Amino acid sequence: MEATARILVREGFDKASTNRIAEVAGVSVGSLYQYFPSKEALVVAVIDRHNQEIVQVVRDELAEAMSLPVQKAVRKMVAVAVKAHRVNPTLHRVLAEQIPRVGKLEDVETFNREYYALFKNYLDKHRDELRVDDLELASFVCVTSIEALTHNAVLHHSKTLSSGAMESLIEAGTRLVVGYLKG
Amino acid sequence: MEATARILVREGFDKASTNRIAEVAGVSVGSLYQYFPSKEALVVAVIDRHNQEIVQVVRDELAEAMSLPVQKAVRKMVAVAVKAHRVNPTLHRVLAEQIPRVGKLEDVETFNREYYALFKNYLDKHRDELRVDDLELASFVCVTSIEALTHNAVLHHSKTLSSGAMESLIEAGTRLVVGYLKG
Amino acid sequence: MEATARILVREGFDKASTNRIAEVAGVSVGSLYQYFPSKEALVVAVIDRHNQEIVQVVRDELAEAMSLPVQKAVRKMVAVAVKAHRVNPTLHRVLAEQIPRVGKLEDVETFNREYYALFKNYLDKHRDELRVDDLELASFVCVTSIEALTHNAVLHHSKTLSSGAMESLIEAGTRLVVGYLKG
Amino acid sequence: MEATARILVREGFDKASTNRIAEVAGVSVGSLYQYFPSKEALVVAVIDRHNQEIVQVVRDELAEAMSLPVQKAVRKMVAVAVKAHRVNPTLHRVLAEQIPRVGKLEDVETFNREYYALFKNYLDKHRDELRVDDLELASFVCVTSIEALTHNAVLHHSKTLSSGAMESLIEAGTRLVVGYLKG
DNA sequence: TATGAATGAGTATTCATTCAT
DNA sequence: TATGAATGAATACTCATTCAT
Repeated sequence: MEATARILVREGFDKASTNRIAEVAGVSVGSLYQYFPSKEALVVAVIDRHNQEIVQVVRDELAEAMSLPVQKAVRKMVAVAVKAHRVNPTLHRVLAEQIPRVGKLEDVETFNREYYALFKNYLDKHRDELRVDDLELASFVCVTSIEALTHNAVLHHSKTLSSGAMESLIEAGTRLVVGYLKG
Repeated sequence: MEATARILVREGFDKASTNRIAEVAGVSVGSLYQYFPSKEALVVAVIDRHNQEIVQVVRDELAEAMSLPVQKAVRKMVAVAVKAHRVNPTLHRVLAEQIPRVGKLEDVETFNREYYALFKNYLDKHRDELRVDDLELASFVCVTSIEALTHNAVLHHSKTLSSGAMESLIEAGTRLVVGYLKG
Repeated sequence: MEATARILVREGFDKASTNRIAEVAGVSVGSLYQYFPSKEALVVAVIDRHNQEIVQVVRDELAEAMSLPVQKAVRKMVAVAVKAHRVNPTLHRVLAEQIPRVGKLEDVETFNREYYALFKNYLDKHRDELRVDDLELASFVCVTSIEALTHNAVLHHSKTLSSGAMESLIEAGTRLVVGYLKG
Repeated sequence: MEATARILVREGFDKASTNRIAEVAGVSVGSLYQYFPSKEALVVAVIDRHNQEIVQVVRDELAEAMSLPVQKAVRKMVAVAVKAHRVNPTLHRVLAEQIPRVGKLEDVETFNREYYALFKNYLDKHRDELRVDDLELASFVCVTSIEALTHNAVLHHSKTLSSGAMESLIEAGTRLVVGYLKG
């Protein structure tokens, strides 16, 4: 998995043949197939692991956010999303752009699912302070926006993004979401 | 191009070999290569055509939006984005998810670019009515959000989405963006 | 044929596809096939024409040589061979090295045949002055040597070959052959 | 390599596709590419092997010739050249005539190079007995002649060539070269 | 007579997967 | 359990040739 991730990052999906992966991993192709039934499974594992890494990194902060007032909570959640995308941006990008979502890859679990559940949970708890009634819809709107904002910012505009600009982005994202939630 | 699009939609990218495309198109592979220098070029053409179709469909409405007051303009823009994603949702999805962004496909022009320019232009014209100063950032935030919202809604939740739900989505998207811009 | 020769010289046999030839010739592939039944026939025609050009250039001089005494005759014949290889050395080289001798190309008539006949004829006429009895063999030995010498010199050592060096080569070739013939 | 050589000899270069080679070799195409990076490399290997075989066969005799007096040395060298061309005449011919000298094949090492070096070395050692001063030129003249003579004789006139005729050829070649060197 | 779009068999090469050792 | 040579279906692409216009 380590080798696969490294190749994906450094050489791209094209170069990630099973033989190359085995070579970089320092094992034989045969061994690869002893632990992963197919290349697809291996890629899925890499994706899962990447998602796990992200979750590991942000879980505590996200939990922390649950008890904060809306403004602060949202800001934290946006900040956490940025942090998540910064765990391994290049891998994240390759995973998102170069790997054809075909077969089992089609429905690969993403970080978003957990993020979404937590967010909805938060809205539920703070229902009184908010001006939204369809929590499902509201979660979808907020999580989708935050994810898209941070994804695009980190993966496609990283050159343009000083830490100051990143601060502005977090600010803007927070305003976007809070404005929506509190009306 | 028609055959390619059809295969992409019905069988997915990995079935779209040049021989299969030719077969479905009812021509020989040779003929394919008389009109497209490579498979990549063919795919690019399909993407471009899809984008053209979208632009065709929404251009007038988008132009119309330019002269509307903020609330109405944003609503129209969100509605237009939904419409755009409904032109050929399955193809749109395959294009977005299954085609590896490698080589010339990496920078394939998307509908978003034009959309973004128009949006920024609108913000510039209505600067007085808005509470944003960094138009670049504001455009990024709004366009990214609208695009993500409609993309996910149409392409991943289409089953859940009655026309009523779609109306709610437009409403929500509008509130999100207007709140941000005027909030 | 002109176009074919030009492509062979400038771009090599690899690039000499019938379409490219037609394009350079300013006609359609269809027309090509109105005058030549196959690509092979076209190449044969080019080879034949090249041989004709060579013969044209050297025929008179060769005829002239027939009446000269051995030493002078041989020198002339060597000189003529050099001249022959200089008619269009690059084409000559491509013809010799890049075109696979397959099919009808296998037995393509070369300049050598006529050269050989003339040489043998000369030997026959000057039989008395010579110390060879098998004229067939003698012709073979002389013509083969002269041809190989000039071919290699002109086509592979042309950089090393000043006109002075070429003079030396002619001198050497002459000495080689005369020595053999007169013992 | 064995399969490639066999196909070249029996069916010619244009039948020597990688798939056919693999088939004849009794392995899969994939295996072919485990040992040779490209078809070109495979052909180069076949050529090299053929050259090695030739060298193997004649090296000792050539070494032996070095210490012989001119007349005997030259005769041995001519005889050796004939022997060399008889190692695998058909393959030799296909290699020489059917394989387009393009790419890495352009400069494929031939037996001639070593032969040339040895010959020049001999001339240098026996300089006193000879009437040539430019050893470079003399070597070129002699080696080229011997090579051409034997090549043409063995590869194009093999039907005409009884062993008696071959003896005559060696005799003639020897006389040609010795006459030139001692002339 | 000229055209050139259409053809499709054929090419070299790749790579996920297997299995005897 | 690990190996890596062997596999062969599949791929993108070419090009001599044809034939309806």
